[in-house]
Amino acid sequence: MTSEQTGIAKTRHRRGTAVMAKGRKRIEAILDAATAILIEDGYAQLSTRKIAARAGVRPGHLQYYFRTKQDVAQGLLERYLERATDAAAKRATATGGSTLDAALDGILADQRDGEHSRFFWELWALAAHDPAVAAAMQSYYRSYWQTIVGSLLATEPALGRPRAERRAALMVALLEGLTLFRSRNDTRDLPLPFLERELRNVFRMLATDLT
Amino acid sequence: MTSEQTGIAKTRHRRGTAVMAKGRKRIEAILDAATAILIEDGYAQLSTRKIAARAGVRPGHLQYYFRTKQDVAQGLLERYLERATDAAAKRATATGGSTLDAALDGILADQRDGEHSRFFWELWALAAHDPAVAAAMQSYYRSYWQTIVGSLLATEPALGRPRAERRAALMVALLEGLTLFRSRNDTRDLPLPFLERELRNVFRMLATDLT
DNA sequence: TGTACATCAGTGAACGCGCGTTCACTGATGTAC
DNA sequence: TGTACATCAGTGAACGCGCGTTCACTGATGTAC
Repeated sequence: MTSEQTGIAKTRHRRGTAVMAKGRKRIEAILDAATAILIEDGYAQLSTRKIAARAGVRPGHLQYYFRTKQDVAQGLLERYLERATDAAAKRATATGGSTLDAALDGILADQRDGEHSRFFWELWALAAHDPAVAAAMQSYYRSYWQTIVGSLLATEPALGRPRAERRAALMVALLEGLTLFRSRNDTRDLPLPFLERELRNVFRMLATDLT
Repeated sequence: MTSEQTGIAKTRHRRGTAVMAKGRKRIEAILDAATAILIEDGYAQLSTRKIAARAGVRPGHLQYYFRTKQDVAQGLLERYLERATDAAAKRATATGGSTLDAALDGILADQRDGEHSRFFWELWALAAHDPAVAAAMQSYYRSYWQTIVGSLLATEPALGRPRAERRAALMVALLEGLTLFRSRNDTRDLPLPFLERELRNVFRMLATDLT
């Protein structure tokens, strides 16, 4: 959420940190609640009243922190994507081996938890109808994609940037597409043995010149 | 839709074809309207009253054909997936060259139109929260996937079924993931030149033994 | 330390609205004889 | 062909509900002097 959209933000500079602590906690609690409902029940079930109840706040009080439902949605979207980007960046740097392998490990772990996938499925659907969500998603994927382009060029400069960009796009598509067949906690689709190994083979090929 | 769910169905056997024609047209019109709203505005905006208005029917009359909103949703889902499966089967058989190449052509054409992708993005999100949708999707993708497994084994028997199944799964994932970066009619993500050629290269590799 | 005041945090009732669905009803069409 | 009846198709009003948001208000906390 951009701070300008909360009632709290307009007076932020006048307040000491002690005062702000409570408000910040409330904001986090509200975004936590909204995120949980979005993941568990989907966007169609997301209502300000449910968010308020789950966050331990009265309906009327929600408007004190977020003027409209859309502000809450934007807030949770920005917070989530920001955290996801940060986590990815941390994974990419804090590793000893190949950055691409390390990134892949992290991404596959994310996919396994399920919540992450559910969140993104909601976003894909929302982005089709809401330009603001579409813009946020586009910038998220652009950064995701460019990170992979960087890794590819670092390990195999012979690829050249145009080809590395295409290969990276296919990698992102492959990973996102795979979420559809993983991590359903009820009926696991495609529990194919060695699928992950096959995926790593494909990635190795995509990271190689081959000419 | 399974016919048992419409008011019309209970008496179907008593009616001649002339009588049924009107009812069937209404049902099609209702499903058309609901599908269009789902694609244009998303599931959260889908309401019985909007469906009725778009189909040229009074709100109360909708219940004559579909008892509940859920019946409409199930009806349009089954109709859409059935048509998609039929179209894919037609493509797979009515071709001269490689079945895999022909299927790929058709799939990429579908992705370009946009509506198809939007519909599926909605379904991915819905399937996460609705077991009935999840089941329909699972059977759809299973058939999609098995068709590709068949093509792979036909052109390269050396792969063996387990490996062909893994390769086919990666192909489906890659294709579905690619929809995320194509066919947004406003801001085209990733308009990479030659991306489609690169994709075909990857498919060729995935269809080869390589050992 | 005490008082006056401003701002922050939170409450509870109320609003108008679109929703999904029901229901009693009317008109149109087909069927039996 | 005409009449009686059954079923199909369609209407319009009404219901109770959850929704997003507003508003006047109260209590809590911080700040200035």
